[in-house]
Amino acid sequence: MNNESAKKLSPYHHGNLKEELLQTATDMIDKEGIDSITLRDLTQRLGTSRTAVYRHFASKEALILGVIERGYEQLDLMFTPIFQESTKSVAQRFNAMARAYLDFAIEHPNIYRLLFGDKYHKEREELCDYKDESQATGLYALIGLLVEGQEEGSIAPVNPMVQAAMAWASIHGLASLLIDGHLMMSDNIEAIYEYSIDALLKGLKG
Amino acid sequence: MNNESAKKLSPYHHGNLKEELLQTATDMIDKEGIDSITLRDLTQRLGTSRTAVYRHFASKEALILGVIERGYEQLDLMFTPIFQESTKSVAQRFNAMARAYLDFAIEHPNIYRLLFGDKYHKEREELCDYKDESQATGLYALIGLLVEGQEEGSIAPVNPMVQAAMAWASIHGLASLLIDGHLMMSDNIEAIYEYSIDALLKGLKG
DNA sequence: CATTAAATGTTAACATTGTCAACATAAAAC
DNA sequence: GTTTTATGTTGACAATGTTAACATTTAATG
Repeated sequence: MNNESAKKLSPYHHGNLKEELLQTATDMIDKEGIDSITLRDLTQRLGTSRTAVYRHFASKEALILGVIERGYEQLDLMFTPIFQESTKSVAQRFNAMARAYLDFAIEHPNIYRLLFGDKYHKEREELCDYKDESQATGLYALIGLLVEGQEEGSIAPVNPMVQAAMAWASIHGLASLLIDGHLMMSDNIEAIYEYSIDALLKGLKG
Repeated sequence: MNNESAKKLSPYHHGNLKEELLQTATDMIDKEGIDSITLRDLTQRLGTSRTAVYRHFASKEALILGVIERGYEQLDLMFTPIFQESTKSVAQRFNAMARAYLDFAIEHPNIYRLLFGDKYHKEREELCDYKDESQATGLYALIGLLVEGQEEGSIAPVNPMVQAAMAWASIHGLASLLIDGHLMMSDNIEAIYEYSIDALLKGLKG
């Protein structure tokens, strides 16, 4: 049952090192932050030598880019079902998406900063690259949601990429200020959030 | 005329080291980013030994906190006159403030990240600490502007701190996504900005 | 099966960097 | 003029990412 106990007594070959490097690195970054992780610490926890990393990743940066990729996947996995709940209104789904996004940032600030900060950049499609919004995943599905809103008249007929960028920026700004400690009004976070969503929807409505 | 030429041929005492450390560090961070600056590089440019820093700052972090303090002052200096232009409408001043804020972020992305990122924290008053909004400076003056708007009826009568937080987050999010390379739609930046301001003002109006 | 090649892991060593301790020199105080 | 304080220097150290050279296990090949 337990992966740990199944491990042999440190055989020469680890067996699953790449996967465990990614997993443990993710955990460490999540808990301690991107600047605290060291390859020596990481490999020590996995019982390998410090340079074993280099058999699976070209550099520390490459490993971290792998962690980022995982992070995006996790985020996308969280978003996609929300957008597909077509029984709910556009506004409700928009709200649910924003909430989930903010919750992720608050629960995993270090991962969030890694994904949306400037230090490491994992190339991925940009908002403007979208083509078929019906099958878009993650953040790109936001565009599809806005298009749907435009069709039913609850969202103003404006370039949906511009709208998506604005909405994303708005929630991203809130998330960033919060997790980076620039908004201290702990008691008012909920009020700020609700006011933001409200203002956003008003603004998007036109 | 030229400070550089006025310097003696490396006398034992530098004369103005603390000031020049702050200035040069600011320049270096502005150009190369916070992670590129090293004390050795910094001191070498000033012609002193690597450890001279420690006669003026307790640590590298302390020096950087000094740079941050300068940054805030620079930003405040930029904002205060905008808010005091009482001939212009609240909306116009709000717009001017947002534009100046964004321009600063775009022109000095590395400084901006230093001020509003998570890595270093210079304690300063929070939005919620404001008391007399009429004499607030910098970002805090935003609250005063919103109060003024509420009094004349152009801004909805809602807790102005909540409104300020939302507005700040909105523009901060846009600035962050832009300078961190997560919004690539270079041609649409202006459109996104104008749409954001528009939606923000609509949202604030109520 | 035997041999070779590829994959994976280890140890030793290096350059970079922030920092401290000990010492040197200039300026200020008395 | 002597002492104290402020300021600057050199040498050393620990932490860290990385490379080179070597070891071992697994896979491929005949």
